[in-house]
Amino acid sequence: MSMTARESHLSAAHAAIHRAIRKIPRGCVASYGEIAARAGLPGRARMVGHVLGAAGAEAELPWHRVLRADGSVAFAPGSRAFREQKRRLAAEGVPMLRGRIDLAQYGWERNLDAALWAPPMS
DNA sequence: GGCGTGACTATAC
DNA sequence: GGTATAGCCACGC
Repeated sequence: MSMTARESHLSAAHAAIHRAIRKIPRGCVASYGEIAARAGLPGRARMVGHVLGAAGAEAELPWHRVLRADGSVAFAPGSRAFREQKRRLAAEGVPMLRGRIDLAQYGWERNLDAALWAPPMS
């Protein structure tokens, strides 16, 4: 089977996105845009969503750790997918408050600030 | 090829 | 907080 240059490029981007998502540590979250950037595709946040949709909920990907840039879940509140994502996050210690995840605290490589701002007292 | 749609985002009011 | 707009791009019709 042959592939056009474009198909090959898309396939590589797809794989890069899968790799970036798999690297999100347990208990952390990352935005679609951040995943795109880490996959070498800055500005292509929509492509991350598209790839995840194509992968499906059964994929062996920590899809629940991918959020919008403001820390909210991309699915409609109350929907099956929304509840499942919230449940999976809670299961690894990531709470959702007012419909959002605190990126300053749980964001991938963005939690250093939180550690400095909220050091254990006494 | 155009056009609408969408698991997006940044900027500007 | 919200709406609008523009950029992004794969996909299906």
